[in-house]
Amino acid sequence: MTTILWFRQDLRTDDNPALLVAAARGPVIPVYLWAPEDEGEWPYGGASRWWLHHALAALETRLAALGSRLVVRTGRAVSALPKLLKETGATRVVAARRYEPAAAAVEAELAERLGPAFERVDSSLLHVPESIRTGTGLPYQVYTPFAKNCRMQAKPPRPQRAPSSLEAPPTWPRSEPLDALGLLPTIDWAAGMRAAWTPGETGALAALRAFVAGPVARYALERDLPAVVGTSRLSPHLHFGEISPRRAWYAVEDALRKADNAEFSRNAEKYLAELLWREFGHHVLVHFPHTPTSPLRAEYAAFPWRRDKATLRAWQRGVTGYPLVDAGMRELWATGWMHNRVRMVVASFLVKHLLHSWLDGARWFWDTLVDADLANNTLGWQWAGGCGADAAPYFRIFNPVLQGEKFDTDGAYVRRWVPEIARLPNDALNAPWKAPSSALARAGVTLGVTYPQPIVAHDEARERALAALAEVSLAKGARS
DNA sequence: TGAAATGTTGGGGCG
DNA sequence: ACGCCCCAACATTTC
Repeated sequence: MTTILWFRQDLRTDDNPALLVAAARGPVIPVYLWAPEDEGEWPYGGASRWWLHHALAALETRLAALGSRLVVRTGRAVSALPKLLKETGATRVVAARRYEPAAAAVEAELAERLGPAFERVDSSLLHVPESIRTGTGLPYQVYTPFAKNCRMQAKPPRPQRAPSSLEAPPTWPRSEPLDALGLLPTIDWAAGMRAAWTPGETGALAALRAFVAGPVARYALERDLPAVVGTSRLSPHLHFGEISPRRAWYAVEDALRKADNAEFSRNAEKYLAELLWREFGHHVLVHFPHTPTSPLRAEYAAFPWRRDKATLRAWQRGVTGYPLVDAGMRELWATGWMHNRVRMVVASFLVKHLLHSWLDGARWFWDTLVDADLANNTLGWQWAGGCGADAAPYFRIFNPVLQGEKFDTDGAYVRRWVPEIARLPNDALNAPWKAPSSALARAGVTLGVTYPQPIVAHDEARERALAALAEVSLAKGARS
């Protein structure tokens, strides 16, 4: 009995339950459908498309090693999959479930159309989002009790290895060449991404091994240092399902057990908690599917965010005059990724210093991040905007100068991404406008010429944000 | 997974 | 020796 294995955001052979289900039944036809129309308001951005191209190429290679292929088609799932079933005589479609509203709607339509011939498995999260509930049966809106609940659940199943081979169908359906999808940029801006990343499950497993062998032992401290490779850097791999969260979870938990050391445990637990933030993001998205475009806290819906193009563009291009902010935005532009500590700083800056909507930030990240993920991106931006689940309170305003001094003490991160001020001494690096003119001259910096003056003064911007955002809380208080 | 303002404490300089 | 002041260091409160 031939089965169509519909790859979605599970572009791997390792620990892939949908693949195992399909393989257990007989011949398997692995399929990827390129259908931007199926993504609703959030079709893949440029950086994601670049990654996807290479992820699919890597998947083709992996499947070839199993004696199989990847059939690539363009077209919406509701028409393409029934057509493929007819064409191949396959009797079933198996797929790993996705949790974005548009993707879930597509699956619901398919379930109606194909009935029991369409089978979904949950394999991209540690826990099924619907299975985590508060005592009163409601979804969580705060991380800590959510994470506690997750830890009390039965442990997720251990990861399963890929089969050594897949049975091929009697005849292969037509496949489009990967290049025909047009995922790669027409002008090559991806050099920085190629240098920074190895898309595909081999690259994902290598990244996990490297993380568990080194940085995880110092994670609590070093995950906050943007100049240090102190994080797992698994986010794009997890987003595209090149590695399963269970593989990552158990690699770290097993290392923790084996080390049998309180200090190692403390660090490793911090990482497990981060994996649960990913779970939390998906939980919130499933239960509050309007949040990608609307604030979870409704009192923020009417906030008069600023709309001027100039300051938004300065933020996007990394020319705000605040070195840590500019470094982050340029790292994002060059590599498709930004260190998480710096994501918080640039997000706070956009929303609070510049008073631009968190949604403007979310859209920019969507287009530029290789790990753009609707659940995580929405949670992160609503956190920064103060309008989401377990969000930062309105008065929490990051000072980009202090954040730089605290987390990039030796200036290595800022110097790497903002080379025009690299020769400034450490004590001037995060606030060039305060440096004596002699120091600026020695470093070859002319403010307003070689590096911008700050586009807003921190103190004034802070007061402005506090005054404006305090009204939101007042409005809420008055209503309740 | 803040920062700034305000309050408290205690050591040391000094008359 | 003592009281007074200054201020750094730390704690608490406020935004």
